Order: sequence, then C-alpha cells, then structure tokens
Amino acid sequence: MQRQPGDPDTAAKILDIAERLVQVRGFNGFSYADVAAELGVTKSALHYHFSGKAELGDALIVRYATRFAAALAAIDTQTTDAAAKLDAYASLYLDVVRDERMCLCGMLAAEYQTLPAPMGEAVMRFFDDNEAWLARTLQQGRDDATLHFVGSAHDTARMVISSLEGAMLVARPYGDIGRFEAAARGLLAGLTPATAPRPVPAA
Amino acid sequence: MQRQPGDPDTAAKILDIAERLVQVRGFNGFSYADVAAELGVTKSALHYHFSGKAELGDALIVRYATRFAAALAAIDTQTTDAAAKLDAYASLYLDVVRDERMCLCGMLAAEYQTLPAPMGEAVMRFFDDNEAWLARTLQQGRDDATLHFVGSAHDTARMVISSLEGAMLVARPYGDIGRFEAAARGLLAGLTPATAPRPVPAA
DNA sequence: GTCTATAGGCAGATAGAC
DNA sequence: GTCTATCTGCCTATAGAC
Repeated sequence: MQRQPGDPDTAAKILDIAERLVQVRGFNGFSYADVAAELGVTKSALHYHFSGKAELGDALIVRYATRFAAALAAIDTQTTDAAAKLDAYASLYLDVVRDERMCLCGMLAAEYQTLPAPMGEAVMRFFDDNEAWLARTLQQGRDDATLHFVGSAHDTARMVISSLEGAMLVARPYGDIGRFEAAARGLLAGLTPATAPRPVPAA
Repeated sequence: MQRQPGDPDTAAKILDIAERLVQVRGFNGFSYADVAAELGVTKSALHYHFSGKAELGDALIVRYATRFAAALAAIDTQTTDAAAKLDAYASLYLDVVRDERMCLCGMLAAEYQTLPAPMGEAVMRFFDDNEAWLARTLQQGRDDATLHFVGSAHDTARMVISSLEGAMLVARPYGDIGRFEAAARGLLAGLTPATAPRPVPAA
C-alpha cells in the first residue's frame, strides 16, 4: 500500500495525508515537509501536484465537502425517518471522533483568521450546506410530528451543527469518545419527544 | 496607555497582547515577534519575562482560568436562581464573542495535539472546573424544580460547555454574534421548562 | 513526476552590553 | 529590563537536472 514512483494517484495520497494532519494538528500545525516525509517523497514533488499550501488547503476542503455531501445524499436514499436521519448524521461525526480527528472544517473554523480567503469562504460553504440539509430534515420531522423543536428549522440546524462541532472540540483533549457520544445522545434526545418525555409546566 | 520603559507591569501587558493573539489566531498562529512589535519592545525583552513560548502559554491559561473562576464565584454571590446563573454563565461567553475572540481554552483544545504537555493539562483543568461549577448549578436548579434536564448533571454540564464552545467556533467565520446568541438561547431554553413548554407524547 | 540544490524569510532562543 | 547581535532550524517556494 506504499507509494510507487510514478504513481498516478500521488495527488490523492497527498490529500489523504494532509487531511489527517490538518484534522489532528491544524492547518498551521503541519508543513509540506511533514506530508513529504510520510509519503516518502521530497517537498518539491508536492509542489508539482499543488502549487502552494493555500491551493492544497482549497483542495482539501473541496474534497471533504464533496465526500460529506455524498454521505448526506446517501442518508436520504437509505432512510426516510427524520430522527433516523439525524442519528445517521451524528454518526458521521462519530466516525471522525473514532479516528481521533477533529472535523476538518471545525478545525479550520478555529484557525479562520489565519486562513487564505478562499479557504475561509469554502469553510463557510461547508457549514451552509450542512445547515441546509439539516434544516430540510428537521422541517420534515416537524411536519410529520416525529421531531419537536422550538424556533426555526434553520436556527435549530445551526444549533445541531455547532453542538456537534463543540462536542468534538472539547472531547479531543480527553481522548474520550464517550464524551462525544453522550453529548450527541443528549442533543438528539432534545429533538425526539418520544424518547425524552417532559412534564408540562403547571401554568 | 502606551508602555513606558521600565514599566513594572510589562509582564501583564505581554499577557494581554498574547492572550488576544491566541484567542484570535491560535497558539500556532502567533509569534514572539508579533507580541514584541505590538508592545513596542524586542523579542529579547519577552524572554526576560517568560523564558519561552511554552511558559508564556502556561501563564496565559493560568490567568484566564483564574479570571474565569472569579467570574463564576461572582455569579454565585450575585445570583441565587439557577436559571439566572446559567444566563450569566452564557453571557461570559457572549462577552468573548463580542470581542471577536474565541474562548482561549476552546482555541487551545483545537490545537491540543501540538501543545506542550503542561498546557494541554491546564486546558483540561479549565474545562473540569467549568463542568464542576455547572453541574452544581444544574443540580441546584433541578432540586428546586427551576431547571429540567434528562440524565446526570455532569453530563448535562458537559453538553452546555461543548455547545457554547461549538457555537463560538462556528459563529467565528461568519463574524455574526447573532449566530452565537441564538444557539445560546436555544440551549438555555432546553433547560428551562417554563420558557419552552413541550407537549407530552400521546403514549 | 520526482529529484537536488538553494533561496529568502521567519521561527524560537541565547549571549552579552548597557 | 531592555537592547543589539547572532544562531540554528524550519518554513514555503523556485530553478533546473533527470
């Protein structure tokens, strides 16, 4: 599974390595030298595939967002129940946590002020796309009474995204998947009335 | 308000500048040169006050955590209602967002894998302290029926912390305080039954 | 496609004068 | 306490051979 000289998929391998490095160490926490050493090539070879770190960063976000969008489309294909869709959504995040990574765009959001402008804009588009999918799913669940939430579907979608991102962020230092799982469970429980009955205030 | 030569509070001014730089750009996104330039001294002067970047980082977290602990103690002094305490807690975060910063320890959590070990441990202590205070407050609120939540007070405390941290994280690229406020409102609404009545499932 | 070699800059850090 | 001067190392990036 090591790279062969002249490998036509070197670009993909570079992206694989760089993606993990950014998710673990941040965009400001890795270098071309790190990627080159791991791939077993020189830094110059990287410049052939990606002219600079900014372009590599762009490509990373594009590929990540595309893969994520495909996963959301797959959820829509395989699931009809809104609550089950939300579960599947959360488990996409769980997969990242299991890999001891942070969400690529969550990490980049922290570094936002130091990113090249195109990368920053791509990060926002990632969140916007997630928000749109979640808002549709939440609205569907409210329409058929399988989900319950106060306020707009879009605001609730934003809350879901930021809560999951925050749960990843804070769980990282502890290296504790359970911390993320508990937060995700609590979040989803708050959206599914049947699993979390709640007393009506006396008033 | 500029620094005078021989200023006895140079160390504090260094911490002020470095704190903001870390909150905005990250620990890996600023340098001694940045701090020195802003303060109007050379890098060498910084090394006199903090022997290295790791020690400066330690001092930053200690001061931040101390200040935060004092703010929590002040809330306990000024407020008795648990829901009001949670509001005050959230508004500590809001102050940070208003300043266009990320929580210091939230930012460092993202960079955790690249931090010197003592800094990483101090970041966890910060979250542990927050969790302990929140868990006490949540338990108090449940005991006197002013708050409602499912599961343990500690798990709920963790959810509050990670949701607020995540809301800051995701709001940053958009430069939109309203995004954070909406998320915080939604979070607190989920803990205060009176302000967010919810139908009991038919079952 | 990948290499060697190298440029130019900035990083964190130290020695020693004042 | 702060300076000048300097060190070493790593960073991103480029030129040009193979």
